[in-house]
Amino acid sequence: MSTLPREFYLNDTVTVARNLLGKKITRCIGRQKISGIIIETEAYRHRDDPASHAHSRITERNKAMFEEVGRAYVYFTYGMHYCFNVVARSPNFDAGAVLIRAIDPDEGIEIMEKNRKTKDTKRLANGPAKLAQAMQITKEQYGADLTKKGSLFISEGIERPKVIANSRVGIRKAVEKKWNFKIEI
DNA sequence: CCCTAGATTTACT
DNA sequence: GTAAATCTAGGGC
Repeated sequence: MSTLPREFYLNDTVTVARNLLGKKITRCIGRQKISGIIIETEAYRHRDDPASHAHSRITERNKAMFEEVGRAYVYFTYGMHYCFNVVARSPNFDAGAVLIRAIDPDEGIEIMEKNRKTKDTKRLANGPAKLAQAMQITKEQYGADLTKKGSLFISEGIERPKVIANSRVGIRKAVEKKWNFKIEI
């Protein structure tokens, strides 16, 4: 299974968020392999999006959102959680990223159970911080190239069922934008 | 099922 | 100083 090409991410962030549903994320740690199908995403853009980390200006934390598309933007929040994003934007935007909010676990479920200290498969990776913990994604993956088969990459997955659009979760600004996307497997 | 409180660090005002 | 793209445990229904 080949990875998604760089051009896949060089599109409107909202479009890429929809297109990422059903794709497969793989994380390789030594000989261990963890993977899952993306089932929930959210788009965060630039000046037109008050809820985005990139809304005001470039900083040490958000700089990945301004750099090469198809790379990882990982941030730390609430004093204890990492969240994983994919840098994506149309050519006429300066910044943008897609937050991966949930996956349907595929390979390496036992490893994820260990990482998450639970055997409840439904709750293994059904939230952005849970997913990062299950897949062992931390600041070390900041800027990782997801178009190459390294320790973290994204490839074709399943046929995408009907997409459900909603307001984004956990934000107070720009609540009217329906940039949260989900599929039901 | 629903709700609320508390954890705990960073980054920006 | 304080809000933050969150989660879990504990209580109630």
